[in-house]
Amino acid sequence: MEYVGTALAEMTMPQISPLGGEPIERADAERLAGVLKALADPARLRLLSLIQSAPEGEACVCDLTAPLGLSQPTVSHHLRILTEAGLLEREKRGVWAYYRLVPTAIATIADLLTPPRKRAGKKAR
Amino acid sequence: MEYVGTALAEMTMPQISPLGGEPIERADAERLAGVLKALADPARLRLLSLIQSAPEGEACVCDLTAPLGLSQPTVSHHLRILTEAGLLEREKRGVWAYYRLVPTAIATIADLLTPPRKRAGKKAR
DNA sequence: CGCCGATATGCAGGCGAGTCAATGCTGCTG
DNA sequence: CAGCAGCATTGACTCGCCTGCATATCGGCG
Repeated sequence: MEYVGTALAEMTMPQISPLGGEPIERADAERLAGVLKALADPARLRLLSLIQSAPEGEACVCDLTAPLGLSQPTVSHHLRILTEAGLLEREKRGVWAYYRLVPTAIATIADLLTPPRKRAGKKAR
Repeated sequence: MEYVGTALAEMTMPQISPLGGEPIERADAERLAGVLKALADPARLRLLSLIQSAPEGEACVCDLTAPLGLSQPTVSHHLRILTEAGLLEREKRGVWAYYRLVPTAIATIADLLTPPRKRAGKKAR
């Protein structure tokens, strides 16, 4: 697998079935797994955490390599994966590339995992 | 790999810092990544979904191989990973092994991903 | 008691993922 | 304009993971 692309966007739009209702389709499972795979890495989790807790909610690569203890190319690589998964957005200002969290991206994933307890009326099993 | 063990249990108890607060530690990131890694697989997501939507909320291996289109050893392997991650529990009745979801396991993960319960105020911006 | 069915485990092959060094690219800056 | 700093990309290496085949284990049945 490679092109996670805007996986989250494609996932959020067509109302991918969450883990709570009927058995999910193979395609939905693969999409959800793709986004989760982007999350399921210690370095990337720390990146998200670092960026989220940064002064303006944003950070550039040069601020992230040191706390992670990883090389700059590796950090760029992880940021790319997170961005393609729809979890981060990139803004280039001058020489620096600032990354920030996509507002509700992670919350969306959390909702997909949580059984439909408050979303009544949709699919009463 | 480095067996996740009862990762979720160890994670739930010591109140692992979720993705919303301060930068998370390396150890926390690895534990959370471990559980997410167990989730980040299409076959395992479908397994969870199938078991959850089964008649009694439980299913044995023989019921799961067909819908997944995977061999029995492979399904057993995935079930093992999910169980060791703390997402499934196994009960052997006679010749069959019945698997069911650990009640609040997935919800716990969702909570760890969602910003701290202090969603009322602002978000340090 | 021996056979059969349901699972679990060992082993191996193939592929994808994480990491770094080297390199290319772009926009400041002197 | 030349040089440099910040990032992205490429290539290569290693390692972990998914999968299936073969086999071991365990419980029930005839």
